[in-house]
Amino acid sequence: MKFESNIGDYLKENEIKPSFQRIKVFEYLVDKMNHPTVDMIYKELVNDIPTLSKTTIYNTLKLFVEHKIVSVVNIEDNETRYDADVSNHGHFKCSKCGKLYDFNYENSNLSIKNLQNFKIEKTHLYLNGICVNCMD
Amino acid sequence: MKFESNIGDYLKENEIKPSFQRIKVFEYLVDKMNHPTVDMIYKELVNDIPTLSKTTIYNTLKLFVEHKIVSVVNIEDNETRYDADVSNHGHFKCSKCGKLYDFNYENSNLSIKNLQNFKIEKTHLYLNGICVNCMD
DNA sequence: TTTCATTTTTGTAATCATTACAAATATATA
DNA sequence: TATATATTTGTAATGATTACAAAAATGAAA
Repeated sequence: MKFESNIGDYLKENEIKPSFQRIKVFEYLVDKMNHPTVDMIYKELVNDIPTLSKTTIYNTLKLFVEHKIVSVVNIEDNETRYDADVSNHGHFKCSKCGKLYDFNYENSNLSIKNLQNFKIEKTHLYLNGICVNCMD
Repeated sequence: MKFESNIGDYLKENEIKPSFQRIKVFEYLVDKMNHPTVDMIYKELVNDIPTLSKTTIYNTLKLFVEHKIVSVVNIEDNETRYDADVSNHGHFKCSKCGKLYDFNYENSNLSIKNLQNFKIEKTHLYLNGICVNCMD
């Protein structure tokens, strides 16, 4: 956990003023590593910050995404999830237990056929199936 | 367009009773090839079928997806899109013109590192960027 | 064809995630 | 301290989707 000691500084480096709420939200993402929904973050943090508003979570995550220190995970239709790991990696969702797994893959091996001269800025690779723990 | 002449038969082959509405929805998907939203389909078809309900579009698409003759495209957070092409292919969305492009890629050489013994059932590859027509 | 059961469609209301917006609070600066 | 700016909060609005029950269509049996 490279951020653990100084999330405030990390936010500053990325031109985000480190308010108490912002630090808490980022801390949650880094500590849990669970690709949470807005609701999961809110339910947890409202224990620490009784006046917390869900709008703040939305605002904060929007800001983090704009500053590219958080990425959006849209593996399911209905729920947007968030990830403090912005390096190139994919997501696997187990249809039995519902758990989300990270995995690494080589972008260069995708060998995309028919997008000559397109400028690719973002890549999202989502897999669904059965995870090793749910296999009988 | 391999379905053009007999969408009814194609639905039957896939154990779906070919009602008028179902045929029209599938016809739309095949003819347009535009990865439409529910709203796009509804707005077009309500011209032919004045009594059409948006719930019918939702029901019909859900049925098509369950019977695997239509796939879901979730490249944008807010809008679910649908595709009558269920073969393995990816989707590119241009952030300038908003157009969706299909592309082919090789699933086999993804060389995924850390999902040993996972059963992969679905793959979604989404790219964002600038399409060739929007490049200056 | 008529009757009855089943399937499909329709319309309305409910749900749920997200956004808009303005007031309240906190922070930074002069 | 006074003032401007940024952030947070709470409520209301939006918009996609789902739930649900009534209406309509379809199919089978008599």
